[in-house]
Amino acid sequence: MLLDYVILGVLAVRRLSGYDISRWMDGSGRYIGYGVKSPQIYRKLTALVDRGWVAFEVDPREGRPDAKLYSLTEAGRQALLEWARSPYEPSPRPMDPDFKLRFLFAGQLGPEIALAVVDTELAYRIKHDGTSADFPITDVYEGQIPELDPDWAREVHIMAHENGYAYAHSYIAWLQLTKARLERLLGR
Amino acid sequence: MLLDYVILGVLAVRRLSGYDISRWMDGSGRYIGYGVKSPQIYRKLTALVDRGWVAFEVDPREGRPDAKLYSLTEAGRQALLEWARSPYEPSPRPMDPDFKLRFLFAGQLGPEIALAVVDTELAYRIKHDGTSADFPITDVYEGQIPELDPDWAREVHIMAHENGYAYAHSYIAWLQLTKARLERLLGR
DNA sequence: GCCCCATAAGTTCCTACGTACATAAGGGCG
DNA sequence: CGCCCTTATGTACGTAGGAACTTATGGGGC
Repeated sequence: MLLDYVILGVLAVRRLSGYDISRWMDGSGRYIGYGVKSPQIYRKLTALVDRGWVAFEVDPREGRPDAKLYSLTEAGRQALLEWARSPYEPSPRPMDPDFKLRFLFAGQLGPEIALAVVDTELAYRIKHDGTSADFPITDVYEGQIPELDPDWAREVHIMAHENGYAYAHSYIAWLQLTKARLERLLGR
Repeated sequence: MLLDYVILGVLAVRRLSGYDISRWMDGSGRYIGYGVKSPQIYRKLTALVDRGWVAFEVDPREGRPDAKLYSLTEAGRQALLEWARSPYEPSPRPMDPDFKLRFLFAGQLGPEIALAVVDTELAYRIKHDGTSADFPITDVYEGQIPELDPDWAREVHIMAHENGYAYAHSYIAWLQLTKARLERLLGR
């Protein structure tokens, strides 16, 4: 479960309330392309408390409802480290949040881990770039509805994929630059 | 529900089996950043048949299990058009598949629709670019776990967001270029 | 000659997640 | 004065969707 380690990851930096985590998701976490809504965060937090990975203490607030400040337990710290060191399997879809989450919350534990994740992702992306078992639906046009002009449909499909390809390439460029930066930092 | 209109959208181009749609998702559809697995596609297809938006006929295959070829009904055609012409509300997260799906499956019905979607998305992205209610968790470091070096953590968070910002900007550039192209095409 | 894998087309089962609502206190606004 | 927004934490309910299995056939490797 990704959300487990997202929560462990943010709590590794500092103690937060459920509401804080929710705000982070809607704020800077927005660019990660991942975000669950507050109910799921509260649910997951109580589940993590039950599992003994996080603990909380009540933080009294003047006038407003008391907040619970969650923090990692020793077991939670272990679980986070174990996940960060476990092999990373890239997702077939390049825009999936898998890599960004892994890079952020495993990578923050040290440059070696960050480099390993970037390396794995880069190798996967280069290997699978363009080599998709393509199934181009616009190649055969059967005139299902009169509103759809086949030439225009093909045009739009090309434009949409242009966008996707552009992203895929700039993404690979970022991975390569980041890899180089991390290697220099580690003296390799 | 997005998947409803994704399926109506692909079926508008031509008749497909559930398996075909699934292959498209894993193939070129992969770059859209959206993809549900086959069980959900079959479930949705039967639901759409129940709602009367799509119909199927059995296509006997030599040796292999027979396929069901799905196509739009008149009601389905209407539903797709209604959706394509309804106002488009961008998602707060720029990497969400909402825009790409809308651009592809509403936009394929005509340049005016495509332009309207691009226009709305561009305005939203320019307005909300950077103006996030930021909640930077790395600003306060509380030393939850000894493995985490606060300076390094901050570095990794910056790198991860660099990636996100870079995407956001190249995305806006693509939107602007596409807008210009569509306007020229429509003689505006 | 056997086994495993890929293609093809689904079904069963479980759960993660979202929508809408509840509570409660304080502050801004019209 | 009443109304909505923010902070903060949830609950209840419904559903979208994923993992694993099923069935059937043809092809490739050993």
